[in-house]
Amino acid sequence: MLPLSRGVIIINTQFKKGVLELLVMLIVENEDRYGYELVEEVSKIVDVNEGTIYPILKRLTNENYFETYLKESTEGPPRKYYHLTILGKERKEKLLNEWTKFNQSVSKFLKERERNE
Amino acid sequence: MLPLSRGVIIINTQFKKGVLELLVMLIVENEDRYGYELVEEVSKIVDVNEGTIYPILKRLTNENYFETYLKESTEGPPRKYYHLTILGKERKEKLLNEWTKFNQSVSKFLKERERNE
DNA sequence: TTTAGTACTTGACATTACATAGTACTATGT
DNA sequence: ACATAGTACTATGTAATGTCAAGTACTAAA
Repeated sequence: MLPLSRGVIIINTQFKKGVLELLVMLIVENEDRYGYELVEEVSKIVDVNEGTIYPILKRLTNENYFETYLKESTEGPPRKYYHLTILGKERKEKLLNEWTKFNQSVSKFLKERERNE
Repeated sequence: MLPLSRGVIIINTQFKKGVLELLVMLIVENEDRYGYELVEEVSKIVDVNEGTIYPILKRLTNENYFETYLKESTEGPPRKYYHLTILGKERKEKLLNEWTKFNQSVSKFLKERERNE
């Protein structure tokens, strides 16, 4: 079990839905990553469980957004690396756009509401 | 069925999880509202379904975050108005804080990522 | 009288995060 | 040699919540 990163927020599970998938793809986009590493990276942003990230990786691989390959490690069992496919990049782009729009829309409402207080 | 508001974004269902509940409570906070009205109001912010809002209202009422009363209408069947309780206000405050933190955390990551492109 | 708009309800379904447990390998300290 | 901690992946059952679809029912206008 990974220890909880300090300063990381524990929030409503529901808020994470869909966003974790996007975060994982954005992290893998820059360079290939293995699962355990991804759990650590995402944990720096949002409090998250191992048992949450691995299923996401499996799902995105099944849907051909990721390709995988194994590499031996000196620090434990072999690591499964994830690589973002062309299809994955499209998916990432789409999700990022949708998240941005959604977020802007909600933020705009929150700001207008603040003004009326 | 309500027609879709113009300019409203259709996004990943998952992004909405939890946020709709917060939006509903924020709208009701200012003044009591009835269900159909809430569907219209939330629809201005995010594309949403009647069958999504009504169950939220029912759930929040069961959990004592809302109190309800009926009022006749000249434009159709009686309207069920929702009023935010003290408990509801606490819940709202908590959710708003969590959403804000979560959002800041994700936004920060997105901005840092942008800088490294 | 038919249609559109208003207003609420409900049940089956899909998606996704979490908890928990299990497998298995390496490195370190005793 | 053995226990322990850290690394790394897999599988399974559960909970929460949004969507779809269908249904009920009232009012007003064509």
